Amino acid sequence: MTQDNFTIKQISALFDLPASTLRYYEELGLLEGVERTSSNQRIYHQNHVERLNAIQCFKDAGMSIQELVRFFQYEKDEAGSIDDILNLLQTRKELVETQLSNMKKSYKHLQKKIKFYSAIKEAKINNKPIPKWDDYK
Amino acid sequence: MTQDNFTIKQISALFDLPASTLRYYEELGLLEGVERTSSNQRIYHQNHVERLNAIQCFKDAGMSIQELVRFFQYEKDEAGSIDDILNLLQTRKELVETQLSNMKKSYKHLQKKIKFYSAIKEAKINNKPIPKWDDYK
DNA sequence: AGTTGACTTAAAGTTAACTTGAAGTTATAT
DNA sequence: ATATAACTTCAAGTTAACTTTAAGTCAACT
Repeated sequence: MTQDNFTIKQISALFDLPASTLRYYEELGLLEGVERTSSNQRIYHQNHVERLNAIQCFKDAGMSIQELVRFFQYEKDEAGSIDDILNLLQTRKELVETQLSNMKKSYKHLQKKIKFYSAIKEAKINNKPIPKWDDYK
Repeated sequence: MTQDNFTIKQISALFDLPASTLRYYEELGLLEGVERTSSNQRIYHQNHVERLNAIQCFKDAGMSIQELVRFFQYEKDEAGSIDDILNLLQTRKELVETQLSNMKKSYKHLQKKIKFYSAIKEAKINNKPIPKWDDYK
């Protein structure tokens, strides 16, 4: 029997999110069916952990909170909206593809800049001629 | 002789940024030495184009405007701050590495979700049993 | 029994990154 | 010459995503 109820503090630690954010997500409808103890404190379950993992993932993919709300609503209306879901996912997938390629480009840019400034540093130390950025582009 | 002066409109089109954003960047110090025509309109040069390319790149790498301002200031103070620059770049490089790996993870998540919902769609059309998400995780 | 600390709500506040508006000047088209 | 379009400044407004505050309840320790 794996543990299946968590306090807000545990969830907060687990996802490195302030408790206020968890309440905020709940208020927006991203976390549903959060139960309470007899003294009104929140109890989270495994399904919330999974939901939060999904949220992290989608956020990393650049989804806005609005979009997330929409997505989980679609998922609940198991009914018709599969095309809506697929549409949203497909669009997001394409966005992530461009983001990935942009980010790889900037990663290379960073690497070049680092090499360039390391070379400058070297040159200064050894009193050698200062390199030119144009040679690193 | 390659063209080397651009109106705000041209730059705006080139980078798909509203003119207001270009003025804003200038106000923040991201774009320096923007000259004016006799009638006070901005003239941009090749160096601004390059700067904006760098800005795009760094922004894709997740740098905030504040950080960009700081970076370009360091770059100007050719003097001592090479360690500061390298530090900033190195930190950013590491951040980009985790972002990249997170984003790749979410990309896979998206792909799985798409497969899953495509399968549901298929199943509905052909009146077959509805697949379970657990089989796709 | 009293204090400390973790929780609760609801509302107001914050921050980043723009964006818009108002009011004025200059440039272009008819 | 006159309308309209493109620029200018400066200040105020917007949006997303939280975050903080105030005021209260409840549980746990000493």
